[in-house]
Amino acid sequence: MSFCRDSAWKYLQSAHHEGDRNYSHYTSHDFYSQFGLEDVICTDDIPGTDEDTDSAVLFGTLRGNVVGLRYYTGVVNNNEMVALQREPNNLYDKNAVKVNNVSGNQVGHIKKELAAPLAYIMDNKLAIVEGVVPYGAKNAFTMPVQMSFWGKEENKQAVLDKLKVHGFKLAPLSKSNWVSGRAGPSYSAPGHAAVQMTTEQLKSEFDKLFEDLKEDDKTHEMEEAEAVGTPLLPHQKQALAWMVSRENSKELPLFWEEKNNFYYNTLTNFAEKERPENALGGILADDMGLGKTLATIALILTNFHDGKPLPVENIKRDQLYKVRGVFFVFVFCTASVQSVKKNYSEERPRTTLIICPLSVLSNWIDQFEQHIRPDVHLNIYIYYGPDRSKDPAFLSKQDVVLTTYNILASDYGVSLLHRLKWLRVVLDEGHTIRNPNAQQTKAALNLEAQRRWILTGTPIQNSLKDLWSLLSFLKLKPFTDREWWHRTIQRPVMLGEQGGLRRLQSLIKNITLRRTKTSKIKGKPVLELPERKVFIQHVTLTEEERKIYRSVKNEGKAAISRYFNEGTVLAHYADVLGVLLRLRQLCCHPHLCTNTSSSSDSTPEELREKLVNKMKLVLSSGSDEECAICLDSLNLPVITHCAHVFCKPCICEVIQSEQPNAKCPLCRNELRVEHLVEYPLEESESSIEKGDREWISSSKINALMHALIDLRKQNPAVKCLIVSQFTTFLSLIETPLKESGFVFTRLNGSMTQKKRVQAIQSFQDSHTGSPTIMLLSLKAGGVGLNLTAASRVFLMDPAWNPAAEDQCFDRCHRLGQKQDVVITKFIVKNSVEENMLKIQNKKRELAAGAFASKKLTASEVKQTKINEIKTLIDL
DNA sequence: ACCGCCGGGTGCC
DNA sequence: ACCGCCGGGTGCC
Repeated sequence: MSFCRDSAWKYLQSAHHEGDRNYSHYTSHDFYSQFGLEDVICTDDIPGTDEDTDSAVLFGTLRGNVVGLRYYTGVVNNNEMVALQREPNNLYDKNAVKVNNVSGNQVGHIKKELAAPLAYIMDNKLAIVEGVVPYGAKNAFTMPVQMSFWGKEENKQAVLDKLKVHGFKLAPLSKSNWVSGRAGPSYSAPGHAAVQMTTEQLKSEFDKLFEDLKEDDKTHEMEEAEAVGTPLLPHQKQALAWMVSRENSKELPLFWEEKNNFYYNTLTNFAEKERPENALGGILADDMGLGKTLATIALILTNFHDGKPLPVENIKRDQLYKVRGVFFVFVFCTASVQSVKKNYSEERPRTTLIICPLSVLSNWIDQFEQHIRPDVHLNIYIYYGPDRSKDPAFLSKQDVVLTTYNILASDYGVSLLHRLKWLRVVLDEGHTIRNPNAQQTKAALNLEAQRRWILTGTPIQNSLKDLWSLLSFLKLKPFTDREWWHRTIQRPVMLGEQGGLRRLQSLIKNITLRRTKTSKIKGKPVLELPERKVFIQHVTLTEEERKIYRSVKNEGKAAISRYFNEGTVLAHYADVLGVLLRLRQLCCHPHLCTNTSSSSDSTPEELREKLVNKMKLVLSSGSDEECAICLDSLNLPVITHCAHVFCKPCICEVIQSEQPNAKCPLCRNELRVEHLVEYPLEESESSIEKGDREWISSSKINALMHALIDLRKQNPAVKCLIVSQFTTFLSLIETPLKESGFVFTRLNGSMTQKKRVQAIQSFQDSHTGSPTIMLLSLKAGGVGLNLTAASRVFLMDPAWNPAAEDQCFDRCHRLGQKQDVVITKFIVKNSVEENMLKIQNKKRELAAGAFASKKLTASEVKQTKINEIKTLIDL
């Protein structure tokens, strides 16, 4: 195996965080070209954006006509679904509405009299209009179309009125005819009512969606290719067998049937002459720690070319005798090496592209090194860093190209990655593309590949909607188009129709393999993990600490109640977070709370600095702030003049689309691109740490040290993680650790890759004299971080988001952990920390009811934030 | 389109 | 006849 990684590797070693690149010197134009956004930002609106579709009710139906059939090539079947699409630039009628079949070919137009009110309704997003051709599909000039109007209740009257003005009237149709996502029977057999489910039933069904997927056909095992250096566990052999069979499948995709030399899609009634290609790939959704990476490496090597494995080269004859014991194997191998090499060409791509978050890039490299036999030759290139290759021919000669989502997204439009045809694309932590509007999602969806895989431990995080981009990436016909996904699956399921859920279930079953840590194989658990126990240890502040806490709290509470009275809480969101942050810091240590000057702003420079400080507050407070636009973690955070933080691509898109009077999505203040302030490059944190104040202890530190010394008495070899969101706090803890003679190491988000690797290796080392303690910042490192040497965790301060804590605990409670894991959470009594626990519990409940708690709208997000603030400050 | 609509040709019975 | 009626030309938006 050879790694072509010199320059990129060096860069990787010193790069610490993908968000650290500073774009502030770019103009907005540069910014857009950087991301290839010019093409993307002005894309036509897809009918049915999230808010429209989720709360949509059926207003009624209307029979209309499709005209101009003879001018277009698109054909339909009776009972086939059609899409209605506005065509505002039509030369003859600005109200034109096109009618397209399922594969997007135009069938005709809606007759102009009807197009007039439709255009108004569609342009103003008063309703989503969907069509089915009930009969007359073979007509030469016109055909009927049954339209259904879906929208928000509050828009119903406007729709009815508009239609009435033009002389149309909606026919209300009994719901059962319409809930069904299937085009056909909705009309031909209106008698049978769809079986409705309660929200409760639906929720539990949905929760089970990814469980119990162990079908008989997925228990088949397959031996890995010789080139795989690590013997696979039984469940990994199952994964390999399943993945290979998915890639080599010649079957028709789900929901397609062959009838009279045509291929019918049973959901939409669409038919085509050409055989629809099956998605050669799927979703490997095994729990973390079951070896998705290893399974994928085994897949690459085992299904290397034409269903054959990567041949083992340079292998000595006597070794071969040992391995196989038969001479002809050798002959077969060398022969196939040559044929394999010869068969590569433009049309037959050889390269697997793997895209992962930066944090697990090094994990992939390690795993390739670990799991490929050293005598096997595999070209692996790490496409990362400023000196990455710009040569498509070079990339296409690799067997594996590794890159990150950020590289993928930032190269979108100019990139090599989107010009090449890949043999296979693998998205690691594939849920990162669950937001269809995110750049990385769009970039991923535009890759060309024969085989497509998504690796993820969390296939559905919030709702059904998250699934769409995954399915779209897999190129599953006809779901690639959001309208068909929505009409055939998403809405029927949301409306509680059993047929819809059944379709969803068989779809998921068809393309997903998921085993959990507790799954069993032949009666034995897949993995046996030791227990994990969480204890909460209450800490009481000293009278002195309490005095400071109380005064800061009273001051902050007064300010916040003033904001509430003025109704400006969200406008002062950064200030509110600031108050809460100071309180949380005071729970840990009085020295954490440094005064931030709050002079009234005057010069632009001062304003800028003030904004940067506010943003730092929001970001460094570890509040796990989400961008209110994409509702995802912040990517390239920027702060507005009204002090709200968003992803730069997200807010730029808003500004672009609302030109010229863009408003802040949170407070409706005026927004300008040139007013956005970027997050500056992180200065080394030591500047704050070297506050040169004399070291003092705190109640929490005392509690920690007491526990550590106790523990050492019982067992001097036991290793601990000490976790905090405040790196300054970790620094303060260093002092008593040294005094008490503990050997410790430390892992921060801001450390270089090289230093991190060193820290992790020394901590994982089991020799006496190796560090027994690691100081860990809560969010350092991604899911790949393996700290199984630790069996005790001390969480010094609670996080807003319990998932962040759990993720942190999983870094030691994972495959390889031999002991029970004991976690201690220090919580200060009668403080903001106790209130944070309340919020954590609420969030846990919400997460448990993943499906019932559909994704929040912007205003719901606001309300949630307001409620949280009230809880936190005791209002 | 085996329609509808348009507009030119036409005009007592 | 500033009409009716006839029959040819014509046809999405």
